[in-house]
Amino acid sequence: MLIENLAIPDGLKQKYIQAGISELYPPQAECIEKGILSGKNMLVSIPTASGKTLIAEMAMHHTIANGGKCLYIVPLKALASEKFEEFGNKGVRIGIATGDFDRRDDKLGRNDIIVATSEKVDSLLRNNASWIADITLLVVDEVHLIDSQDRGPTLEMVIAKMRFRNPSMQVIALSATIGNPDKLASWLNAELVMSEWRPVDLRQGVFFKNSIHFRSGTRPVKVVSKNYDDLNLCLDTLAEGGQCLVFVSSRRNAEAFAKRAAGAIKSEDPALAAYATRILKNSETEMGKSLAVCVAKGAAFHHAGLGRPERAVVEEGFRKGLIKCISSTPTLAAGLNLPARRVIIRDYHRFAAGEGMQPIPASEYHQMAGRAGRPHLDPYGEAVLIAKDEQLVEDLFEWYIDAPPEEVHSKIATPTALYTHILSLVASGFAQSRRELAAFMDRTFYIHEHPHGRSMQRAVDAALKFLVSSDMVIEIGEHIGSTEFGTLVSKLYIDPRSAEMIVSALRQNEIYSDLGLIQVICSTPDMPRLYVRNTDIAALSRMTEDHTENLWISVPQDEEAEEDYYRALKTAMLLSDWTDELSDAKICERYVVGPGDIYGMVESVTWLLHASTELARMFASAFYPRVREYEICMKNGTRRELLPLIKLRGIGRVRARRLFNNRITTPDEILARGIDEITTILGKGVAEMIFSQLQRNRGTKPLQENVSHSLTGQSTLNHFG
DNA sequence: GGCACAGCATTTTAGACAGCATGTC
DNA sequence: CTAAAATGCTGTGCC
Repeated sequence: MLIENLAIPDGLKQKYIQAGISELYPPQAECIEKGILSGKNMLVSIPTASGKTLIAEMAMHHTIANGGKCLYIVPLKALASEKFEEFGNKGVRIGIATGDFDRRDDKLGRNDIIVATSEKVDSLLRNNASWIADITLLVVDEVHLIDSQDRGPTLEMVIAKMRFRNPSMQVIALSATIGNPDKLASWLNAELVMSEWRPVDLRQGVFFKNSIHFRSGTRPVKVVSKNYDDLNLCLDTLAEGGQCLVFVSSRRNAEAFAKRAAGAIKSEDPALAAYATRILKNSETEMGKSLAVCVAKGAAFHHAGLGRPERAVVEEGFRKGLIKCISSTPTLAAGLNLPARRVIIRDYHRFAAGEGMQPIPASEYHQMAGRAGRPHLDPYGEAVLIAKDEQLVEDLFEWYIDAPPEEVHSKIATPTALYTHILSLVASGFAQSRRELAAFMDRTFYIHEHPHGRSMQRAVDAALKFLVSSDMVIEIGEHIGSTEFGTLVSKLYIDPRSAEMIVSALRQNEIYSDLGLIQVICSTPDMPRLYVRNTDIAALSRMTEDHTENLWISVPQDEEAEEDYYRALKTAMLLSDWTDELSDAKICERYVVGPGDIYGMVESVTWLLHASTELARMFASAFYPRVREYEICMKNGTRRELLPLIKLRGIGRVRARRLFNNRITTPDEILARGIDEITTILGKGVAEMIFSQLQRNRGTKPLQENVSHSLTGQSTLNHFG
């Protein structure tokens, strides 16, 4: 089927033809035949990189040409940016909505396509974004993630909510190949398009005794290193002019492999040296140093410990072909699209808490294997597993390469998943009674899968019970409504259990303590926690003894709860070091983490501190100013004494500290010292910017924060009737 | 005394969404 | 209370 003959806007056609796309891939053609351009709902279940995005894009442009508006849901922020770029420059207006980027509501609504993460869409629904009602086409990328334990329920609820709000809206769901696509399709009332077709041939094999065994034959691999099969496999592709992606089970493994590969590759491109300096300039951590050494020689590792700048360098270097090989934890499997000719799935075991090393599911193998082969650039893609003995060769074929695709099942019917979603349904007006709640849940994939099951009802009841007992939901006769507390929790987008923990801590403690507050926040289900090592225990228990005054939670009697306690405490200590202005490098060293981990922790805790500020406003107004201050300190990584300076634009933790060390503690004192002295401290450009800012603001008195004293815990009915 | 290394014991172990209001070094 | 693999530790053998 030719692009030329399609019922899509001419502008888009031209763009495609300019880009060298003149004919549709077979699965894409099937979508057209089955009516994707005439408003039919559709589930497209095809392999990675076989043209899903293009299908969605055509449908979106078709919709826009007819006066419609599209919402494109993705699972990751990085993917949102990627799609935002991809959809841009084609004559329609694109908006992006994630926790990082967020143009104001009304502005966002002016776009033709809005790309957003599922959680962001849920949040927008909770905050009643007006433009949601205008959406006529919903695209859900990676729908199979409905099966995911932690984030699947949100995706499922968002789809159900969107369809409830906009009943005539078209839904296009894009999925990897799955075992039960018909079930998912019938839930979505959608036509099903499924195919195994790929634009680049994918050869999948198992390495054993110096050769790769494919179903169709064997390919020998030159032995360069005596001890390392993985390295030989990698160098084999490089010798052919390809690039290589190696998936391993831990960060340490990723770093170790990159070092080995770097030693063997030894590229000497000046551009690589420039990348290395870029990394070093950005982080003085051990991790940064070893990454720089690897990158300089043409290899790199990739995991969540890397900060944004490091990631950007690695991704750019690989895309440009300068970095020949990346060893990675699953970060690269699910995230960015960084294809390589050969993908080595070196470790198919991964640690799972409480279960030991577990083989990864076949779906994950396929996701990694799908990264093999760059369309138009590689003649083929290769995905290679490594077997340790002869028997495993056949086993690995059976477990992974020939494994049937896994089925997708709803994970929604557990009370813990439902607390937040039931609250949101009540708080944003989807249901005002138990009957309406049940009627809404009937629209979920779970009920579609289990029409006569009872566990949904039980889970809903359990969730309601919790919400009522914690004063977030009120039941009067037939009616169910959210309290002011409940409405706030729903809009803040935190887990009701977290809200409950924070509120009771704020009310129980007479004396405010930063450390106590973050300790509670770090114990919350919304907060990621550090692992506790054996050697940490001593320092942690000393911490507990030294700070009994300031801590808000004491060591649990229950031995099983002890590990969780220490994990939360260790995380709180890291964050406390952060607000104590310890350098990144010091923190990374002390807690054995990477810069990316610090940013992740800070990001999460800042979000929860913001929620705590709002909760303090409602329930513990005496603490409100302190919590608010601490929120700002956390965001900037500074002590309280720098607060007056940090308010200025262009002043962060480093510059503020520099001023403070020169005995300048407020904006007024900056003015008093005069521009020349500030120039000697911060440099000319910065000093000028600060002074023009201060002169602008002169006369306008800083606004007094408005603290409501009226509410001290009594929950009042808000949404009712 | 000091080093190399085998063999056994101990330790560690992936990722990433959300609020709000605009700019870090 | 799971288990692979890296790391740490001890003891032996050898110069």
